Amino acid sequence: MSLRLQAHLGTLRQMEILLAVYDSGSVSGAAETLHLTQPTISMQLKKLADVIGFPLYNIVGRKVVFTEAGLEVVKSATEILDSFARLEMSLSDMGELKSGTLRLAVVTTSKYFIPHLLGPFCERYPNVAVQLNVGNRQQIIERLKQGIDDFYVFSHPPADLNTESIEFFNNPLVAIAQENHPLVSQDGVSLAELCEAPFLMRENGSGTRLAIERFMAKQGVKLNVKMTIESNEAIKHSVMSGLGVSILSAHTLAFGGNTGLAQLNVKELPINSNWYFLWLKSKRPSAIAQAFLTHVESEGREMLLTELAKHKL
Amino acid sequence: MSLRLQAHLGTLRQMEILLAVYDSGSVSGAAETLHLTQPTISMQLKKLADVIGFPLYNIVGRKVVFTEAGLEVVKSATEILDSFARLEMSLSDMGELKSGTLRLAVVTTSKYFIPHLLGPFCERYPNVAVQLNVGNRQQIIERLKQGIDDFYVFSHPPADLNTESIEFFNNPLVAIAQENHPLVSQDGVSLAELCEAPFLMRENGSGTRLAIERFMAKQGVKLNVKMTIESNEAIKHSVMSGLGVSILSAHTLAFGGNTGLAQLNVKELPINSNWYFLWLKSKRPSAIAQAFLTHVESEGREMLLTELAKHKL
DNA sequence: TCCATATATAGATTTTTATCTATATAAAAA
DNA sequence: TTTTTATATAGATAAAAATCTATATATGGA
Repeated sequence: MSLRLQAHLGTLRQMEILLAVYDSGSVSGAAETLHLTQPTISMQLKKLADVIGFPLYNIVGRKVVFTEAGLEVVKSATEILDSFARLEMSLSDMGELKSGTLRLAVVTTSKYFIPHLLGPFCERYPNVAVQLNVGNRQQIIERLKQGIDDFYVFSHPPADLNTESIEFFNNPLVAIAQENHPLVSQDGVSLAELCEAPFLMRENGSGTRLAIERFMAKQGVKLNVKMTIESNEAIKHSVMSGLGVSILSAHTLAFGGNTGLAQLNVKELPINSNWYFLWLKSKRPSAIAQAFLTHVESEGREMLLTELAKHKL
Repeated sequence: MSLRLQAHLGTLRQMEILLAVYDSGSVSGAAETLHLTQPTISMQLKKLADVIGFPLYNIVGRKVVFTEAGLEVVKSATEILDSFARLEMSLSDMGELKSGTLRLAVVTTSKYFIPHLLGPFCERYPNVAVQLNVGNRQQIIERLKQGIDDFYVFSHPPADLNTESIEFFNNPLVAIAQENHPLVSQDGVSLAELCEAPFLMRENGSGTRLAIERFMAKQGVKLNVKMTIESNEAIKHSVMSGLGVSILSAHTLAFGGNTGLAQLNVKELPINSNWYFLWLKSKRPSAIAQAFLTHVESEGREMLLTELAKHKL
């Protein structure tokens, strides 16, 4: 590490000049290609030779003959300027969205619709890689705090962080039961009836649970929680097998399959919540992130709603 | 090529600073390791970001989170500073003669003794490579003009070039004949007798021929040149087989074998000439070249004379 | 030998770089 | 909320880099 304190010999300009002399085979030739005067070249290379500690070349007759040390420096200079050239290319590709990565972190429930949003985006920007991270609300908040990703998708964004967000679209939470459950055939189900049935709840930290708890508290009722289950899929299968009823995002059913399940016609439901796209105020969005946000707000939202209509319960 | 006109983004110092931030994970941490103030770091990286065209990092909470562009620059900066580190090592090795090449160009005749000089040198500097070029006088002069090698060995250096030289040691030219040639048994051979015998001469441009011709012109006699032969070895074998007599460097016999040959006892001979080590005044000697010259002038000459005594005809 | 060509040196000047101090701002921790 | 910690910004300055013009020097060729 300490080597890096003064880890260079000469300046980049001197490297450029050296290569020009090497390429043209003469000092004045280099001066011409670089649009400089001849003494400038001589002077700069003399300075370079000083810090290198060896002469870089000799003038023999009228030709420039490089010393062994000079050739070593030429080799390094080539490597170095090549490295810059590569960097310039990578950066230019990034600017034109010809390369780069979009990083998303989404809560579990949203994994049902996010892929439908990403599909068209990837088609439009074929050279952009997408890294999708799925976790529960708590895990995604952790990533958000650490500023790892470009965007975060929540239904219930944390309030205490310095973020910006857009409301993406409605995330109705509906009550479900096994398709031949007695409540299903009922014309209208009251909240009280729902509360009597054994209820399958998401784990602590889940956004869905948060929404359900707030809603029930507001309504002044209490659910009969029988089990806590960490996944929407597992809840769906448990409901199918008659273990109990539950409340889930309608999208879980629309995009994730719903055979053997039926929605309950509860007057107070669905619970209205929303999907949000969130990002840190302090993190300036990359070009790719901006492109994605634009995509989401224009085509993305529309396409998804169309898609959703097809899968309507 | 034209890319090289302005082929760099940022300065080397900025690269160093960027890596310090990357390594320490914070701006002020980098300031500490580099013994700078914190604003210096912020400012330099801001400038770097300006020429790069993208932000290099975001501050999230208290941590520095690099952007994709920032990571690209870190990658290049690492490559570049590594390249400098390698260069520094190569140069340091050269300075300590731990690496490098000694380039010699010698005329054909000297190839008999030069290896005996190089042997001990290579032993002493085991990491120095030696490149030995053997050619006739004209070819070696050509290389000298082009400044290709560190040293040149001649018996008859060209006078018109701007060179420096040291007289290395005596190069006596002696007359030889087949061992049962009538002149061999003779007590003393006159120049006239030598001139009558069929003479095998080196080709035009040979230093040996030059010396012989000058000598004979000075003595006012003319040789009976029967054949021109381009190699000392071929002349020796021709003399052995009785084709004629010749005049050769005694070293050709001492180091190159002399079975079947005998030296003629000519009063006016040997022709006295010398071996010279030559180099271009305009070409500053490399560290290796200096070491070689020192070696030659001290041990080298002595060792060779000792060696020569062992092989005495 | 003289001329043309190529390079080096000297001295001056303009930019750019590198760095500082003082201060503002933002976020985490107490 | 206040304090502490970390970073950014502004303005100033010293050092160095980059470049020029004018001139000296060395070499090859006419």
